[in-house]
Amino acid sequence: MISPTEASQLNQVCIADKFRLLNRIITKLYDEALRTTGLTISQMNILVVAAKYGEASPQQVGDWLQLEKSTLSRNVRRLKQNGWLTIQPAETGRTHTLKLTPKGCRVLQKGLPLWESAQRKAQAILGKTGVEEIMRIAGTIRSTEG
Amino acid sequence: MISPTEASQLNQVCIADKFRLLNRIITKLYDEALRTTGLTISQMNILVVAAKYGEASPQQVGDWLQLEKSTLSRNVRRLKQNGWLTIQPAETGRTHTLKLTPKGCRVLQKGLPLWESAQRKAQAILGKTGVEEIMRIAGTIRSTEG
DNA sequence: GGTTCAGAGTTGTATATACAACTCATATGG
DNA sequence: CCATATGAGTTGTATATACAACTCTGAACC
Repeated sequence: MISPTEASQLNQVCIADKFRLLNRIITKLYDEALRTTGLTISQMNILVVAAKYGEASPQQVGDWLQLEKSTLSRNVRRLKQNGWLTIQPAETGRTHTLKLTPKGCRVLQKGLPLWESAQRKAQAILGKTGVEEIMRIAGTIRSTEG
Repeated sequence: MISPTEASQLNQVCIADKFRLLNRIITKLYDEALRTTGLTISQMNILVVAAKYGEASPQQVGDWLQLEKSTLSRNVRRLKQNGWLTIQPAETGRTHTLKLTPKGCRVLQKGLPLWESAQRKAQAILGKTGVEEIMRIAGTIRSTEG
């Protein structure tokens, strides 16, 4: 049997529980800030990665974000429907090419100050050491592959 | 215009991007470990919170997990469909009562060692300081309300 | 050069999540 | 007591996510 006490202890130490809690809170922070643009933070991140690469394949973006290819496929579809990026079969090979449109660039610019305000709030929640740890841990993930 | 360099810098410092990346990785870790039980880590956390309270209202559970009430409503529906908990109108008031079933208790017990193995892997990814920071930050969230 | 194989992307299906609108029982106020 | 207002939970709709199965094109091999 699992007693209330045991359950409480389990709940106290579960890393996934804490991470998912904070993820909900932080995601909502950014999504609320961006609402007037029609962007979500998930979509903004994809657009920013696309802008970073200039011309990116879905695979490159998916590798960087560690997003399952089917997830990315549908996220890209929505971005395309909004006219924020284009997807074309690449000149060569089996891959495709994502490119930010001017409209996508404009929505990113509109989102920037709103992102900044959410980022400040997130920093306030996590604290200096919290932000440092998150950056450090994410760095270990992204340096061991991409 | 947003240049590739600017986009890269934005991507480097975005807290939501890092948090969501790590959330995907950690959630997958636990979900994979639990797969043979039919539980997800999200579902396990709800069952554990229900077990902690003994008899909980959806509102209590939602407050603790900071889950939107409609989200919790549907998660509870799935848990109920699996026979892991019951939901009944409370004796008094407008609220309802969630209660773990024996079957729910058994699935939790089956999940425990699998959870432990995922928890160890998560600790390895986050490191000692990472785990401490996540626990500290989550503590500030949950102490300022519930 | 034709056959086979691999792999990039899509589609089917399911869970997790949130916002908005709704229901309807119960508090509350007169 | 009745009318009204509140609020707990549900339903409608949309995005985000993943796994499995599929497609179909280009690469690899003989």
